[in-house]
Amino acid sequence: MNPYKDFKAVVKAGLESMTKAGNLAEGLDLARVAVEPPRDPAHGDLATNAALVLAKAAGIKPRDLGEALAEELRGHDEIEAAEVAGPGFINLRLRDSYWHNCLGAILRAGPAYGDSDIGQDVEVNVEYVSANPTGPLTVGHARGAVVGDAVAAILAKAGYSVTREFYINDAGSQVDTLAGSAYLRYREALGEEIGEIPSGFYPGEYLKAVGQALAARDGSKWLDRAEEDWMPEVRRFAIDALMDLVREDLAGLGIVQDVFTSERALVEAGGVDAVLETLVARGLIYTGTLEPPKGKTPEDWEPRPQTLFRATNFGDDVDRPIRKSDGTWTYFAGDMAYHLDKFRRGARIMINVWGADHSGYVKRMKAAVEALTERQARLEVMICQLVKLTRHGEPVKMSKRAGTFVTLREVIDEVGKDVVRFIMLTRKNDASLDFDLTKVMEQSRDNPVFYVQYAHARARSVLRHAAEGFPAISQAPDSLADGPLHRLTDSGELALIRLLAQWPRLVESAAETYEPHRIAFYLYDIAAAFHGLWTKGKDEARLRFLVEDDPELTAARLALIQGTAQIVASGLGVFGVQPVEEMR
RNA sequence: GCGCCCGUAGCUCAGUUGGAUAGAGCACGAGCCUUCUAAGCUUGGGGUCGCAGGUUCGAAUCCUGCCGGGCGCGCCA
Repeated sequence: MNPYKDFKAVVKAGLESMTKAGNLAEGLDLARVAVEPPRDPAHGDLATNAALVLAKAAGIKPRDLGEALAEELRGHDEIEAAEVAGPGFINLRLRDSYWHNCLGAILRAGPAYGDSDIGQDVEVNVEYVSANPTGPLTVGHARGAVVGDAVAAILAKAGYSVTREFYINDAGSQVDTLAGSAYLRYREALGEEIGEIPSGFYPGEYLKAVGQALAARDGSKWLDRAEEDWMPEVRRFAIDALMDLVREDLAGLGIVQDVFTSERALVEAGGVDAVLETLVARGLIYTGTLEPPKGKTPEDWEPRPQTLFRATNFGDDVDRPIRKSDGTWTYFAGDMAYHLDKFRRGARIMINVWGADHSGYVKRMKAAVEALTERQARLEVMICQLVKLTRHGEPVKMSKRAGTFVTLREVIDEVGKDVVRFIMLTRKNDASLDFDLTKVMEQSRDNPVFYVQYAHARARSVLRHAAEGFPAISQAPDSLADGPLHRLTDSGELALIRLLAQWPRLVESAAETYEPHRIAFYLYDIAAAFHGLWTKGKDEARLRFLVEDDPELTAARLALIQGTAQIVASGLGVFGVQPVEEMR
């Protein structure tokens, strides 16, 4: 039951009947007609812009058209009042019984409430994290991880067919550096004194275990060999070990992806050659020389002919090189092969979650997807801005060089995965995010994690008390839904139901815009409304949820509380956050 | 120099895809609150939505140009 959708249909039906009666031109475009919650609740329950949007085409003044439509709508059973306001909005007030039915429907639908079919099973591939497997994940990685995971969950709830994917960047020079660093630790594990880790190698302690594991498995067999001999095997070993580490870190966040694609495997299987063939056949590859970037010519710039992809045909600023001078593929070439691979596996919408340092890469990748899929698939890139980690408002130093960078693991150990996940979703992905380790543990209204969780815990607590004090009232959602919901008459109670009924709308809008943060704000609003009701009960005993001498009223209120807990749990669910039963 | 992103109350941010008088929390002022789980509630002040044009019934939202900040800019990934 989705009031906005239901009444959009009602409004359209009203318009049609006006047309039939000859009071409205035929063939009007209703696409822009919207039914929304009004900005100011005093205006009513729902508002439609129909008269404003159609006035011009219909050749009727907005307010006149509005009045006519309002009159039409007044005939509807569930509509208590329909009034024209402002420039031509129609404000609708629905009968309380409609909202009572809504609450019943919410309870009967249970966790499925809010599910949508706007996705129409379109296959979406959400690629996130995709870090170089060269070290443990950091807080920065975590943001992309959580954002990607939440968007995937929202899209799934909105009816898309979702694949969660990780692209392993295991083909470049960075994994060679990793192998070299692991080799040093391997020699160390076999008793060699290696001293300071030379610059150009990864100094992290976490590689000691990798060196030891390799020594334990292979003994001294690689010790006196040339680099070209040990490199492939040590590299493979190190990448596997580091990917295990990365997967562990992700599991710590509650993230398990469906597909892991190896760049190296893709290249070795000839994926890039296939792409090149396709593109050559379409005349999109040529050899040319690029101009240096204006205003900032690199020191060592020298013009040289390169193999280029005609990205400018698809909206990019310059054509992009796909081959390095040593003959190997650029990262971009591999990425093209990878995206073609995703397309061949069925993806029609690809969503890539990237860090801000990759923003310069967006246009060429979109161009590539357009070219490779002949516009049958679309790429969306979500850029995640920086996470500013602080403690008591003071920046936490994160310098890789000084070895003081904070790993995701440490932060999870300190505040818990649910706090990390929720906080990462409280901002638009393209805005930077403040993460204060002390603030997020505060129990106050300006800590949204606490405030939302507390609403759920408080609701569960009341239900537990009710189970003791009112054992006759069944708390099964269906029983509560069948209860005397007409007893819910307080304005705060009805306002809360209206808010709960917005959940399907929130899911759809978050899915369409790829904006999980909307759900965080929505949950905060629910929490505020619910805490508000609870507090009212402190002042007026009559408004307390549990009313000893009125089990009927109590049953109705338990339905509302159950519904609230259910929607909060649903919202936290798509965030991958476990709702808590009690605060301790 | 070019491209992308951002600019809303003292601070941190929302703003329902172009709607009505631009909202919330914190902070500040005033007054309440001792419990179904306490970590709060009510209320007041506070705005040139970076600036200037444009589009239209209507702009924080769309377009153009400036100003300020972040990121990126041929064989790094």
